Amino acid sequence: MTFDEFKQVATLSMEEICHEIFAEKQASIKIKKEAVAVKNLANIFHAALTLSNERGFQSMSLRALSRTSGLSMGALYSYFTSKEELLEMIQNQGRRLTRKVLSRQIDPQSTPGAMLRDAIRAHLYLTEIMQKWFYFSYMETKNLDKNQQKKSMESELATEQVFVDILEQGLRQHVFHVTDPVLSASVIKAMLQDWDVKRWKYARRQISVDDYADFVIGFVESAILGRNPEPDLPNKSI
Amino acid sequence: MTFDEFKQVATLSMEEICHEIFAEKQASIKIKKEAVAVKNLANIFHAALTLSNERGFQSMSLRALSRTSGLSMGALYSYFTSKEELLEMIQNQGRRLTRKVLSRQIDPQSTPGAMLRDAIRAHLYLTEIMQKWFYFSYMETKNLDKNQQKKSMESELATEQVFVDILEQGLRQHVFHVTDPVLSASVIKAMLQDWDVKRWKYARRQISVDDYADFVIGFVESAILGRNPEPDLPNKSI
DNA sequence: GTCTATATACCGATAGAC
DNA sequence: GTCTATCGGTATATAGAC
Repeated sequence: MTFDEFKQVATLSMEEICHEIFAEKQASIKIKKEAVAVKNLANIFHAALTLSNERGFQSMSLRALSRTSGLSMGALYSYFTSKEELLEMIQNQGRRLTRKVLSRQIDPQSTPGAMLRDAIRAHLYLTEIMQKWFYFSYMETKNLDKNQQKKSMESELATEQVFVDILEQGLRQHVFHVTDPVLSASVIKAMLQDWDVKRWKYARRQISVDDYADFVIGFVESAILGRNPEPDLPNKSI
Repeated sequence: MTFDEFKQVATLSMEEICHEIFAEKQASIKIKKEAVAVKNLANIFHAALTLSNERGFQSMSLRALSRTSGLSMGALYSYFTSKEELLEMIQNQGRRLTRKVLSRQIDPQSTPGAMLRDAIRAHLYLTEIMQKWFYFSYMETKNLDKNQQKKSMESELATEQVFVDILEQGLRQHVFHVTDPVLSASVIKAMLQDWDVKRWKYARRQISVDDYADFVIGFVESAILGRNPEPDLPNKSI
C-alpha cells in the first residue's frame, strides 16, 4: 500500500469517527442536526489541534479557539460542556482512529518479516496524516485525569503489543533473533514516534516519510534478522 | 564508569552551573549574596521542574511555585523578571549541564565500539539523574521564543552529532556497517529519549537504567556491526 | 531580602437576545 | 443554533512596608 492509498483509507475512517462521536454525544450535545454537528466538530477539533500544538492545550484560550474556528464562545459550548471534555473528546477521536486504521493494515497470514515491515510503514503513515493529533496526544497525556490517562497508556501498550506479537511469531519460526521482544517493540515504537516529535529535524533534512520508513525497516531488520543466520533451521521463510 | 560514580560527577557539575548562572545574572538579579542566591535558585529550579512536570509549565501558577519553593511571590521576582525568563533559565541550566557532563564521558582515544557503548550509557545515566529536566525540556521547547527554540534545536543536534561522529569513525575503520550515519544517530537518540519520556512504562516493567542501557547497546550493535563481517578488512579492532 | 496587598488583565463558563 | 455581554475567579506582575 502506498502513502496515497493509505491517505484515502484513513480519511474515510475519520468521517466514520466523527459520526460515531456525534451518535454517542447526542445526549449531552445540544445540536440535533447531524450534518451541522459533524461539520462543526471536525472544524473545532482541527482548530484546537492547531492552536494546542503551538503553546499547549492549557495555553489555548477558548477565545482563541472561537476566533480560529469561526464559532462564538457560546456556540463552542454547544459541543462540549467544559474545556476538559473537549480535551477528552480529541484524545478519544485519535485513539479510535489509530485502532481502526492500524488493525486494517496488517495481514496476519503473511510472514513475520512482511508483517513487521507493514506495521512499521503503516504506523509511520498514520503519524504522517494524523501528525497534529499524535503530537497533541504526546504532549497532553499528562494533563488528563486519572481515568483518561489510563486509557492513554493502554492505547500505547496496545500499539506496542502489535509489534511484540509479530516479533514473538518471528521468534517461534526462528526467523528473528530477538533477546527481548517487549524491549525490542519499545525501541521500535520510540523510533516511530520520533518521526512525529522531531518533525522539524527530518523536514530540515528533506527526509520523506518513505525515506524514513525504508531506513527504520532496514535498521530494525539488520538488528533482528541475526548476523549469523543458521541455515539448518526449519521454517525459514525470509 | 558505574551509575553511582556518574551521579557524583554530575552533582558536582550541577553546583558549578548554579554559580555560573548567578555570575551571569548578577546584573539583572536583585540578590547580591551569592550563597543565598545559589541556594534559592536551586530551590526554585527544583520546585518549578516538579510542578511543571505535573501539568506543564504554563499551568504552573507562580502562586503554586511560591507555595512549593517556600518563597513569596515578591521574593520569586527577585530571581527573574518574568515567568518566561524563568523558563529560559531552566532550559539554559539543563543544556549547560548536558554539554558539560557528556563531553567528559567519552574518550576519543578508544575504539568506535567502545565510544558508542560509552556514549549510550552516559546519555542514559544523564537522563536518569536529570530526569525532570529532560522531560521538562522535551515538553516545553515549543513554548520558548524563537531564539531560545533555536538554541534548543542546536543542543539536540549537537548531542546527535556526538553519535554521528562515532558512527563515521567506525565506518572509516570498517568496523560499523551503517548506510546513513545521520539517520542512525537520530534513531539511537530516539531510543535514549524514550527512557525519559516513557518512564512509567519501564518503571512498571521494573527495568533499571542499566538493563535498558545493556539492551539498547545490544540492539544497536547487532544493527550496525554487520551480519556478514568481512574478516579480510584491515583495522578491524572489535 | 522577603513579605503582604493590590493593580490589571484575561480566563472559563453562562444567561438571555435573536 | 448562534450570537453578545457579563459573571466570578485567578493569573502575572508590582508597590511599598518591614
